[in-house]
Amino acid sequence: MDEFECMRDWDLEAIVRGSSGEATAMDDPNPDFSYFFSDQDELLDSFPEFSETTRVLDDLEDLYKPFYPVLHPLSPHTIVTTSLSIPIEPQQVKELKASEEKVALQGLKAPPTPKCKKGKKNQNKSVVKQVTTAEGLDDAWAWRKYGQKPIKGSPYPRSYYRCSSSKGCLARKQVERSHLDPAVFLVTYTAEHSHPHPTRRNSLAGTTRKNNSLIPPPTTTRNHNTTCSSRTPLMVQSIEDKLVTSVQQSMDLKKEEQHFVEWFDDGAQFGDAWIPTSDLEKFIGFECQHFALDGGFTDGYAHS
DNA sequence: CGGTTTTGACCGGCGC
DNA sequence: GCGCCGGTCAAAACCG
Repeated sequence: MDEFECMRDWDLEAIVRGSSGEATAMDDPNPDFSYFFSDQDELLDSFPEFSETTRVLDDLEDLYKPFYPVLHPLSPHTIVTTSLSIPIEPQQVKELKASEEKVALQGLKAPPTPKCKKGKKNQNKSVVKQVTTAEGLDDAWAWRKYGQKPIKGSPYPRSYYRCSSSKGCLARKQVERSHLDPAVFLVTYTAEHSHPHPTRRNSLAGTTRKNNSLIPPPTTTRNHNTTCSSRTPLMVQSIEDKLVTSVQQSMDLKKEEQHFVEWFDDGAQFGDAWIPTSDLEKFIGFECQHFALDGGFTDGYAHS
C-alpha cells in the first residue's frame, strides 16, 4: 500500500467540502441553469464529457427536492436512487440495492423515542442516494463535518455531517464510498431540516490543513488484522485496481478541463448568452469537483 | 473572529 | 459481562 492510495481512500472530505463550498446557482431551490448556455447542445458537442454534468444537475435537483421542508414533505423511509452514469455489473447493482435496503431498514427499526442522550440511532427518517460524481453530493445545504469513521467491511471511511445552516437543525448526512464501486458514493440523509431555506456560511474556512492532509490516516497496512484500531481503513486489492483506472480516466478529463478553461479565457459567449467570468468560474469549479471526485487533483493536496 | 476540519475519546447498542 | 462497532463529542488546528 503506498501513500497515494491511502490518500485516495481518505479524500472523501475534500470532495464533500468542495460540494459544500461557496454559494452557487445551486442555492436557488429551483435552480435554473439555462442562463449558462443558450445552445447547450452545441456546447456538449464540443465537450461531450460535460453532458454527464448536465445529467447530474438533474439528479441533484431530484436529490434536493425531498429537502424542501415546506413544499415537499419528506415521506419516511424513502430510498432515492439516481441514474448511474457508469456501467455497473448486474451483481453489483443487486448488492448496492441490498445495501440501500439495509440502511433504510435501520431507519425502520429505529425506536420513535431514542433512549440515547446524544440522539444516537437517530435514524427515524433516512434517504439513501447513490451518486457517481461530486456534484451529486452537493445538495445546496451547508453541512459541517463532525466525524469520520472507517466502516467494517469497507475500505472507505464514512463521513458524518450535520446541517450548519441553522442551529438546532437535526438534519444529518452520511457520505461513504461504495466498496463495490469506488466511483459510487452512498449518501444517507437523516432527519429533516428545521428551517425552510438552505443557507451558506463561509465553508471555505477551516479547509484541509496543509500538513495533516499529506499524512495518510493513522496506521495502516493492508495486513492489519482485526486488532487494528477503529480508525484503521481496510484495504482491498480489487478496489485499488479500480482506483488506478479511475485516476487514469480523471487525468484525461483534466486535460479536457484545461482545454475548456483556455477556450473561455476571461469570458465566453454561447449564442446570445454572454457568460460573466464569475459564472464561468463557478461552472468550471463545479466541474473541477468532478475531477476531484474521480481522482483528479483539485483538492489542494500536494501530489507527488 | 467565526466558521470549518481533524481526530482521539467517549458512549450506547448489539451479538456472543 | 465483554468486546466490537457505529455514531457523536469536543478540543485543537486551520482558514478567509
